[in-house]
Parts: sequence; structure tokens; C-alpha cells
Amino acid sequence: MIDPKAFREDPQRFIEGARRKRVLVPFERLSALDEARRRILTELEALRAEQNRISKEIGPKIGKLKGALKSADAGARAGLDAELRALESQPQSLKAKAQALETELAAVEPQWNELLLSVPQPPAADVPDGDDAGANKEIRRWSPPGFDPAKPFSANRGFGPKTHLELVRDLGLVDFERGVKMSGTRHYVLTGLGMRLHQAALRYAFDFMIDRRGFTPMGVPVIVREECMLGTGFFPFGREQAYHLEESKRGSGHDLFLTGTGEVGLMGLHADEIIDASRLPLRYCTVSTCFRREAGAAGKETAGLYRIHQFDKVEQVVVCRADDAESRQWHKTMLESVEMILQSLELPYRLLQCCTGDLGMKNEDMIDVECWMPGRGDDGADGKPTGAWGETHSASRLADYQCRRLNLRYRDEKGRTVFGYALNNTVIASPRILIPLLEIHQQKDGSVVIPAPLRPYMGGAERIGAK
RNA sequence: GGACAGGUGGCCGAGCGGCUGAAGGCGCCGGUUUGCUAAACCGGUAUACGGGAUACCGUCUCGUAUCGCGGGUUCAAAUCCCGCCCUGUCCGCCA
Repeated sequence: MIDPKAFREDPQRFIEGARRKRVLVPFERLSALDEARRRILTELEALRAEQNRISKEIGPKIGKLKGALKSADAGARAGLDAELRALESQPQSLKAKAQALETELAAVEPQWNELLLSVPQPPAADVPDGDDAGANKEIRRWSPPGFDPAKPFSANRGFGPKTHLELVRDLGLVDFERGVKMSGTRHYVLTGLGMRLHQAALRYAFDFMIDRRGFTPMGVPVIVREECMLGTGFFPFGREQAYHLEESKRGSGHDLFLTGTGEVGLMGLHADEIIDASRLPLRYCTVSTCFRREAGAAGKETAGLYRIHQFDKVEQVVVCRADDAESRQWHKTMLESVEMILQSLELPYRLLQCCTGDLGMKNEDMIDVECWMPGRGDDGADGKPTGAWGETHSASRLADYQCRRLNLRYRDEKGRTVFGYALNNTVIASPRILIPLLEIHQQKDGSVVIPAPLRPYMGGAERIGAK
């Protein structure tokens, strides 16, 4: 959510931001509602003040009269009764007016709130303009020695690549048929060394963040209340992407949602809290199962491990002071962790500065990381795929957008409460990361060499498959 | 799942129709005292929104709302009524 005060003071900033993000927001209506809401509130408060004043004045009198009435004889009773009614009628006209205003407010407020939620976080000034992912700008790329994604796989390795689909089939790492049998399309079963490699990647990345990057390990719920989804900004617009547990339909309890990322649990931790500035920056890391309905993606990447309904992800979040420079510094640091991990796994990757049209509602800045996946893309002249970049990570800066929605504040040295700045970044998401891992490290004989950092997590094994 | 108890400020805890944004205590901050520390004593100590003042970003002031959440009764609700959510204890079930 944006700051309604900031919008009032400088609406142009948000209008321009929405324009750059290619998001349509009825700003005139928002302004009108905002004005109406404030007008009603001011009037209502004045009325209530008057009501309270009168109440204080006549309250004790009414008490006395009622006491007198009890012991009064029939003759005095009528007089007292009239006096009492006269007192009680004093606030009546105010009450009617107040009720009218309340009705008006009840009509305006929800619309105001809904529109306010629909205003996107303006992109940072240095984020390039663009309509969609096609306009994202490559920042830099890295490849391990001896592999150049600009050249065909066979030119690098001396043989044509198998796709990860072929590799997991031939090496017995994934059973798609049984996954689909049990749960339907986009489901899978990790089998044998496939499961082990999956766990190794997660565990390596998780340990890396804890042991070498100073993040605090956390295990958070993946089943959360609606407030968590709203607070983290995944709702209302991403509602159709989340699995919904309709517990209330059973006649008791409340509805719950399966989270699509550990970010929800990590950020929800301190919702509605005021934390001491000395605890900042919060640096949390979790590994959690992520659930995505992939609504609207029908027909896209239906095969393989790329787009699936359930996966596991190591996620990092930072909540730092409301300071642009500090937020940018953490963005770099978090990306550095990712690059260190990818380099240690010898996976070619590139960083993309996402353009304004690709940022989504809550980000002011986002950098995607794509790994080179030799088995993706169109087939070349030799009938083998030519390879393509595939998104594996995403690093976002949210400014105070998310903390404001979550009502997550800190108290600064001057004693003021301030909404923190939030960031989040994938550390590793698996099994998607297994695609480049298997495809890049495949050998001519069909086996796959396990990158050194994962071997301790694989019982010391150096390769999967024949040798 | 069954039975009971209960949700009040950073924490503990009183209040059970008006004088209560809320006693008392703890904690925290400032001050006095003190060789230092401790103790004692005095003062202060919620958040949000809106108006005003001073201005220059820090205050001051007025108002409104908030005693789990929502609704109702009433001239007036922390206090009464209804619904919901949550927590605790016991029993049952169970990884």
C-alpha cells in the first residue's frame, strides 16, 4: 500500500509511477474519495466531540434524576419524568446526524481502501521504462571457464545436449507419470538421487546463507491467514495464484491459503509490531515448500520441472531502515550471495534489470537472475535444442510498500515509528535449479557430474549415472 | 472432536454501564541523592488519524478512535446482548 499522505501531497509521483508500470488506476476517483472521506471524518469527529461533551454534562444529572424517580411519589414522578426525557432528548439530533455520516463513510471507506491498495509502488527513478519482460536490460553475465552460452552446447562440450527431461528419465531422477497420477498436471515425484540432489541444492544454499552470510534461519508457516497474503502484497491481485483452503465452509474456523513463497511467512513474522531500531536490519532465511496454481499459464511449459505447482525454495528477506541507500546496498549484498552460489555450482547466468512494466505492484526495483538451460529453446539444425536463459531467481526492493501493508514498524532514535524498507530474493528454488544443474553438468556418456559444493550433501558422490 | 476457563497498555493485573485511555505494580526513560554501583525519592512513559499553533522537520495543543474482531442495546459500553476469532486447561484422537 502506498502512503495516503504522500499521495495527497504529491499525487503526480504516483500517477507517473503507475503510468511507467503500465497500470491503470482511476486516480481522479481516488482523489475524490480521499477528499470525501476526510470531509466526512472531520464532520463526524466534531459531532462526536459535541456528543461526548453533552454526555459528560447530562450524565450525572440523569443518574440523579433516576435515583430521585425511584423514591418519588406519584405526584412528583410526572415532573421528574418530563425533566428526564428533556435531558435525554438533547443528544438525539446529533445522533441522527452522526448516523447519517457513518452511513456515508461506510459507503466511501471500502472503495477508498480498495483503490488505495490498487496503486502500485512507483518504480525507482533509475529503473528503465518498458512494457514487459522483453524490455528488461541485461546488466552482466558470468560463465564458468570453458563454457560460453553464446556458442552451441556441442561447441562447448563436444556433444549434443540432452534436455533435463531426457536426463531425469534416463537417470531415474523424476517420475512425472506417477506425479500426475496422484495430483494431476504439473506434478512430479522426485526419485532416488533426484530427491537427493534436490535436497542437496536446498541444504547447501540454506547453510551458505546461515554460515557465511549471517542470516537467521527460520521455519515459518506455509499455511497462512488472508491477512498475511494481503499484508505481503500477494493479495488481492494474486488471489487466483494461491491455493485456498475454505475451512469456513466446514462451519467453523477460518479460511487459509498456501503460500507461494517463504517471503510471506518471513515478512508476516513481525506484522503489527513496532520493533526496536537496534534489531535492524532483520535478515531472515527460510526453506519452505511453495504452492502456485499457475492460473493463466495453461499450455505454457507443461512438460518438465520448469513450471510446477509445488516446489521448494530457500528465500532471503531483509527489513532495513527506511533509507534508499541502505536498501540498495542490501539489494547488492543479497544478489552477491546468489552469484556466489551460482558460481560455486558453475552455472552460467545473467542478471537482468527488470523494466517498469515487469515490476509488478509492490516493487520499486527488481533484478532477475536467469541461468543458461541448454535443453530449452528451439531445436537447431542438428535436432538438438539451442538452449535458452530461464529465470531462476528474483531480487526485489519494495521500499516501505510491504511494511506499510503489514504495519511493520521500527522505532528510531528520536522515538518515532517508521515503516521499514523490505527486500527479498530467491537463494535457490528447486527442482527448477536442477534443470541447469543437470543440463550444464551432463557428460557425453549420459552421466551428470555433481558440482563440488553439493557432494558433501550427496554422501560424497561425484556423479550421477554411468562411469 | 467434547467440556470448562479466559482474551484490558511493553509485561503483570484491577475495573464489570457515565467521574476510565484506563487504578496498582513491574519494566523503561529523565532528575534528585550518592565516592562508584545499588537502593530510596520525584517526574515521565500507547498507537493511529484529523484540525490548529510554532515554524523548519522537532515540538506543543485540541479533537476522534482503539480494553481480541465485528455487530447490537443505550442519551452514554472495557463494562450488557449476539456472532466470530484466538489462547489456556482437562478428556479423546494422533505424526
